[in-house]
Amino acid sequence: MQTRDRIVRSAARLFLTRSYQSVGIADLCTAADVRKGSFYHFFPSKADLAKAVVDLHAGELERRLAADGSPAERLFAVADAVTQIQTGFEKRFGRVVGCPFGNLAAELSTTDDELRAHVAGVFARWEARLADACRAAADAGALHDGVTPATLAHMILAQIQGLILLAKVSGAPAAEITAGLRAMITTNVREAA
Amino acid sequence: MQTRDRIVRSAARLFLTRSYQSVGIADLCTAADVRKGSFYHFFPSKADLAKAVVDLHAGELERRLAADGSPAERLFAVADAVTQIQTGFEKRFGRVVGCPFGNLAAELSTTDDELRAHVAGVFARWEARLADACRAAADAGALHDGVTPATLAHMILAQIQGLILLAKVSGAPAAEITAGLRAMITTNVREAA
DNA sequence: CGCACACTTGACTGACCGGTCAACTCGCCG
DNA sequence: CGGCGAGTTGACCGGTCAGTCAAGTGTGCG
Repeated sequence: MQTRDRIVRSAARLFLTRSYQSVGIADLCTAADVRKGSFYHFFPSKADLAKAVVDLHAGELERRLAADGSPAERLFAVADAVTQIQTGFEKRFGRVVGCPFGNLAAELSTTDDELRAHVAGVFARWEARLADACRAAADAGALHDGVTPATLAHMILAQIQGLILLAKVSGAPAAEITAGLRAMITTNVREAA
Repeated sequence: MQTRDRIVRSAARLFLTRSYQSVGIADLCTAADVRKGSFYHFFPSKADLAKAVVDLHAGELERRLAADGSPAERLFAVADAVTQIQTGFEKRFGRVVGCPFGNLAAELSTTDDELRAHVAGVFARWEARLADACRAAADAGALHDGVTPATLAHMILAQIQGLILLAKVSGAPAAEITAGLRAMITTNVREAA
């Protein structure tokens, strides 16, 4: 069962450093040291591999999103998780390569509806988790008036995606993502963590 | 000179409804009713066409970003411009198809450095223009403390990109972009427009 | 008239695409 | 021992990809 794992991990790397469409099955197989027939023994299609890659990243994110501390701290913990993941990518690949979900969402949501829905599901769960923290913060009176927890969660997720995209296209360091994200949360939460 | 224009406009439509990589030169030529040889008479490569498409959208955005009114109004005018463009796309294509710049940035900035730089330039000019409005708002005392005009401009641009991406992947209506963007600006500016 | 040149045409190239397949290896289980 | 099935292999498929090219067409200008 390690072959399948090798394929998924190689694919995750290649999809990040290049893109889904620019990487062929042959590239994938070379990178994972696997022959084409073996690839298709584990995955019915390239799109199914992409789903597996999404699930891999989703698991990784889930693991880093362990929630504890005060409501405000829980919000900043999300920023920290994103920071860790993005600086990790920056170290491995030498530059900001984008969000694993956002990249695939932007590239494929118009051409592959199944994959679009799959990524949308990951985003929905992420946003729901954020909304929980926002609701807790609101109950603790840590939020300014006029913004509901649900819209704040949506705004934070959008900010994460936007900051990562801008850093990726401009070649900015991952630290810029961290700074922008913390600034954004700070303006919406009363106490700093 | 109308042939070239027809190619660029058809390409703009196809790149939005599908994606850059999923559209072949043959598709482009069919859509523009042009033969392949003619295409290569006007564009040395597919990537050069993409640059022309970016410039077309950039001109369109520039035109809708005409600045007047109070500093706070100028910020909300950016939100309105984005709204108009995105709802226009939604009417034409039946769904949110993403930001013309963000889509290409996400898809190609890892594989085509020239195109990446081209799109980054558009973003930089857009952000500079936003920063102008933010600085004017700061001078008028309309901004809360603790956030510099430059970082606010960056945050707004990131919010635009993130909201559009999330709407695109989740199949949400363009109105959600408008709402989120206005909410974000409202929390950072004292007076509403 | 005749040339020059912007533009058009459609056939063509070679590489690469995602995906298929029959044959093979090998360890486990009856 | 027999054989079954998970996993592997490399040759192979039709189609599509971006890009090329030689031969046109039509228009304006000297």
